[in-house]
Formats: sequence, C-alpha cells, structure tokens
Amino acid sequence: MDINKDISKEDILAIKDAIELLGGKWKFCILYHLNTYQTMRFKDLQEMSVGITPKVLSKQLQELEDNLLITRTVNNTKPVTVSYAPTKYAEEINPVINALLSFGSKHREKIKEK
Amino acid sequence: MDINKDISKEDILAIKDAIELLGGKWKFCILYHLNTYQTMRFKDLQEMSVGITPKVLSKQLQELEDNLLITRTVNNTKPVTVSYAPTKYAEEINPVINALLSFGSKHREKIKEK
DNA sequence: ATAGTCACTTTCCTAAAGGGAACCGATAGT
DNA sequence: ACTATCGGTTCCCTTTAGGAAAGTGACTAT
Repeated sequence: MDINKDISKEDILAIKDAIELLGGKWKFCILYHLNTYQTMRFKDLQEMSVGITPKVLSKQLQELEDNLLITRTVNNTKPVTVSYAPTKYAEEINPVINALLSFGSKHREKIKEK
Repeated sequence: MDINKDISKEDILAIKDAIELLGGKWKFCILYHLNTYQTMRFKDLQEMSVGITPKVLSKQLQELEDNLLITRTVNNTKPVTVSYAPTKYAEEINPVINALLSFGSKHREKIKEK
C-alpha cells in the first residue's frame, strides 16, 4: 500500500513537472508547428502563432530550448535569420500533443451541444 | 493546400481549447486522483492535492463540473459530505493524462542528467 | 540619406491565477 | 457551553503570464 502511495506521488510530480513546462497559452502550438514543418524561422513562427508578440514568442522559445526540446540556429543570411527545429527528444512530446488534440476536438463538439 | 491549412487551424483551436481548460496547476492532478479512486470527498481531494487551498480546489472542481468532466453529489451524512466522481466522458481525458505522465517521468530523468 | 527586413529587447501595463487566513452554517459529540 | 467536522466562502494580497508599443543593431536596397 505504501508502495502504491509512493508510485502515485511520483506520478503527481511527473504530471506537475510536465504541465509546468508545457502549460501556458503557446507552447503546444509552437511545438505543433515545429513538428509539422520541422524547421521554421522566428518570423514564420510569429505568423503561424496568430496573436503572439515577439517578446512572448522569444520567451517560449528560450524555455523550450532550455528544456532540450528545440534547437536554435543562427543562419548566415542577410539580414540574419534564425532557425528553430525540434530535437529528436521532442518526439516524446508527440503523444501528448496528439492526445490533447484529440480530446480538444471532441470537447469542442461536446460543448457545442449544450 | 488550403484544405490542409484549414485542418491545421482547427487543430490549433482544439489544442488551445484543451489547454485552456486543463492548464493550470491543479486540474490534471485532480483528474488523476479521481481517475484512481473513482469517488472522493472534498476533504480527500484537499489532502491528496498537497498545498491546495479550499478556495482554489473549489474553483477547479466547479470548472471541471461545468465542462462535464466530473459530477458533484451532496451526501445525506452528518456533517454533510460531498462526493466528486469522474463522468463517463472524463475517460476521454485518460490518454492525455497518461501521455503527460509518461513524458513527465522521462523528462524528470532527462533534466537530472544535466 | 532613407526606408525596410529580421530577430529580437525594453518598458509599461493589465488581468488572471493562486496563496493565507479567517470566517460561516449546519450538525454532532462531551 | 464548548469544541470539532465538513464544505465551502470571503477578503486581501502577491506573483506570474501575457499584451501593446516602441526601440535596437546589423544589414540591404534604392
């Protein structure tokens, strides 16, 4: 019984960590876009993520990079462009994105019924 | 091409809706506990969700009920107790919880490495 | 010289989330 | 009369997320 309690405590910590990292208004959308296009510039991401401001986008990208989910590459172009791409490790996020997407679609229908 | 763009816009809306509903510090933990025990009283939930205050717990539960994910039942006991239980529909959340839990566990390991 | 592009940063602000502590009403036990 | 339990609510406060708008620096094109 105590064993099970410990396991569920670990589970709670894992869930809390995950949602602390991925929660918020933009992270999943950014990862979804990067997942789709594989590599995008700052401006691309800004245009795809309708409504985001450069300040906020910049912060989200930094946090994702800090957590090893994306890479940032400065290109030798003029004017400078910067490419963002998901890491191999970011594939671990895909099940979460897909589950969230699936639930979100169903839920939009469900709430429409009311 | 335009078709694909429309599909991805719908996807983004679905993801945004889902994270708007389930984001925040406590919702997934509450759903995880209810998923495990099936029916819990207010006080049980308060004790399991370490650190939560009654005000915040109350708000989370109301939002989950509004979204048809849990039911609230007042019991005929003394003093009054209130039971919360996941709805059948709440099963749709399980894949999200599991994916988040799985990623969270892996990520805790990953970050420990650094 | 001027205007434009890109990837930001800076400053200022507001709204929302969340926490602390106390309180409440109904009821029960001693 | 006093204390406790349960499921909250109320009030106040701090922290954080996020948005608006402007600016910056390196470079290019006209």
